[in-house]
Amino acid sequence: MDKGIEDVCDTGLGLGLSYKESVSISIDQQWRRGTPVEPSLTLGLSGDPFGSESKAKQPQFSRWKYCFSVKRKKDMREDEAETHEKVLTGRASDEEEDGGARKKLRLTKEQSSLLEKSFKEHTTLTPKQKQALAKHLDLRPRQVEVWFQNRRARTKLKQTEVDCVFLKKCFETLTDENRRLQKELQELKRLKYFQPSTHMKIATTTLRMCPKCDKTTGRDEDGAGNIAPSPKPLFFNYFTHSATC
DNA sequence: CATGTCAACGAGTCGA
DNA sequence: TCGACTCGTTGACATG
Repeated sequence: MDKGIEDVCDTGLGLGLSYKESVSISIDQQWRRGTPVEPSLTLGLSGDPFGSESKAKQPQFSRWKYCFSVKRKKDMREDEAETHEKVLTGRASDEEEDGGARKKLRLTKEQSSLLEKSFKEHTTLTPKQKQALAKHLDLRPRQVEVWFQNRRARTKLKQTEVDCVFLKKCFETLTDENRRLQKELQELKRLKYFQPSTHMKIATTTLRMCPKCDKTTGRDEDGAGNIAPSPKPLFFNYFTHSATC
């Protein structure tokens, strides 16, 4: 996504929506883009440079990790495909959580589609449903739970984007309308300036004047000359001629 | 559970 | 063609 939603939503409506670039941009991505994130060149460290439990809090090492990720992928293709396959299916992920780099599970198409189908039916799961789904998909309940959490969050995010676009359109429409009405008001004021006597005599609430033929109409008077409130709307479109003529 | 973030990964681009 | 790199997606985790 090239545009942050704050760009899209610069409507002045005070929506107060903030949106980090494409949900989130990892530090290594920012680093690669030239954003001033200090890369640490602690390449001399071997194995797990920051300890198993602190790895998530050490983004400055991401570049280091990235540099090796390419090789890792390549190596994996050659001789670790089998191991990786286990990770991909999620079946080996329990054993993988022993302090190494966080493994990326990739759900199979079948797993994804079933999760999606389930999500369409209910966006939250009861413990029973979670268990059943996990068993059926050969995943851990925790994975199913996380998947649903992420899915809800991302659905909401997308909906927010849609709402934002809609509100922006509303704002533009209202701005146009406001501008048009202001213009109309100016015209009416100008008109009033040139014909003060007419307006002084007749209550403005009952006056209908056609600006084209310059006649006032629509005075609802009873027989005694009393002015009755007009049942019609006060405002008419100056530019499209009065309906009273 | 919502939210923010990290990071693995795949796909696409580009220059050598 | 290949490696380096960018970018978007998404599984996983931390926190309130």
